[in-house]
Amino acid sequence: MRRFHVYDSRTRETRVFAPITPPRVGMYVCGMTPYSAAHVGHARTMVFFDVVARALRRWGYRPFYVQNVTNLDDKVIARAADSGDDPLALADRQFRDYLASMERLGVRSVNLYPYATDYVPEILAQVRVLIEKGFAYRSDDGSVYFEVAKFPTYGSLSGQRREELRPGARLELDPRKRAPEDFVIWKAATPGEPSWESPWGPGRPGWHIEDTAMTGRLLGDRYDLHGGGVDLIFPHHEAEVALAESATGVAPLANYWMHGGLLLLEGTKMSKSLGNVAVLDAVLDEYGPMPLRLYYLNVSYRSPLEFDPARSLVEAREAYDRLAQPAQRIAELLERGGADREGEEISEGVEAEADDLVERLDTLLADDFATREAIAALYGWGRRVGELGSLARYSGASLESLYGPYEWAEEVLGLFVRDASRTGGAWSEIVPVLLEARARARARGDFAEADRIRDALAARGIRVQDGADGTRWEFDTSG
RNA sequence: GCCGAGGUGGCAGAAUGGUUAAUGCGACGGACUGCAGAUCCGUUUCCUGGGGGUUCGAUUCCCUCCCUCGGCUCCA
Repeated sequence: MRRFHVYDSRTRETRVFAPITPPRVGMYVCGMTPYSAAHVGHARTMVFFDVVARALRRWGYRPFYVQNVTNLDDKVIARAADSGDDPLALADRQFRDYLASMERLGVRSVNLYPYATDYVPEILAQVRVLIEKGFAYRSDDGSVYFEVAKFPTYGSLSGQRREELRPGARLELDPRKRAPEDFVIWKAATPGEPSWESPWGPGRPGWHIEDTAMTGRLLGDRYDLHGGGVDLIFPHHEAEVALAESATGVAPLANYWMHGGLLLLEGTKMSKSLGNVAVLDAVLDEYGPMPLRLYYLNVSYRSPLEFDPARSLVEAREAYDRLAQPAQRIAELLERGGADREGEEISEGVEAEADDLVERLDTLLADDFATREAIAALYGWGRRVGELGSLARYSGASLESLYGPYEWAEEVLGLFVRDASRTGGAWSEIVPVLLEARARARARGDFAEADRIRDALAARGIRVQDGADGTRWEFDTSG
């Protein structure tokens, strides 16, 4: 297991990562509430934690990555009421769309996506314990609240002091609470809305307790890593700490807390409630997944990132093409000739450089997931490969060495995952035949014929490019 | 008001108590090409919010001020 460091937002310092029971790593990230389409802000967080899980696996850990699905809350209910839908069916549908988007993005590292409503027994059990221990109280209408004053270390995660909070800064005060900072853990049922029976009357779970009930069941009283966007630190994560630690008596709930910076649009947080949203699927349709991943990972994960719909991904696409170019050239040669292809060997010096670079990439990432630096190093490798000139003369073994750093990028960053749709399908049989005919035409100087073939392919969305290593083709995805 | 994260070139954004402050985008020049495109190579010496302090040396460490964003019980 490789040693690495993470910035822990609870202690506000960079710490060596030590799992409770290595090599297992219990990892929990707050997912989105599926009441409408995911936006590129959500995706930033998900791509980042995807890289964390990928890196852990590469480094010999065995992460168990849980991402919760808050499939029932006020917003889901409100949205369902608008469309005359069943709330749980709506959430289920939205969640499936979200999963499909994650699949497109290459986010496949999550082991389990539990639905909150599948954990109602655990939630009820936790509510009961909290009441028994005197941390929670029932109001007259049948709701149950957590009494923050009973938990002395409340605020330790976010650095907030109870007396400095500004109650009602954004939301209406709730008269059923003993104190404004108390929060609901069981909501009394509203007629017509989904509800469950409980000792305190029919109702449904409050938001914060869903997570602690799920993590208690799935990851234990104490686990390794909790992640999410910085906007969740307070109150949500603070509430999780209060609930879990007072219910179990075990602290800390999570040994490391990682919070990703937000994506900003026109200087403010991208959020569905504000309506300033770039929908993930639309962006994926226009630019494809790789430029988006590169765009996210090109920044330190904790910094705010400004999203400019007109520019950010246009730039990222250029940058991605430049990064991927050497990798594509090598991969295509290997595909054609296989690993056994004959040819010149690269010098031992270059081979050693490739190996050293892979080691360095791991080292860079082990410093609080410095993806930006790793990417900068990959650009450097692209220049190195470029200096070698035409790659067609090298052996399969040499090409595989040159590909090493890119293989790392595929595995850990999820970049350059070769996309069969770019050169696949029935066209992969036909195009090479046509290009061979075109090559013959060019060789005999019949450029009119050569251009006719190229134009005909272009008319079908296939871009043909002549280069030092021969002629390449791919579907034109530039829109 | 309180808590937290940020402020670096034309733009996006790294890093370090010390020679030319990474990388990318853009721009400019060149190579390659039948042409086109893509790619590659080179150049882009004038960039670290303001003010103090520590130091031989500060973008980095300390103090202070200013600005931006997030949170203060809906939020990735």
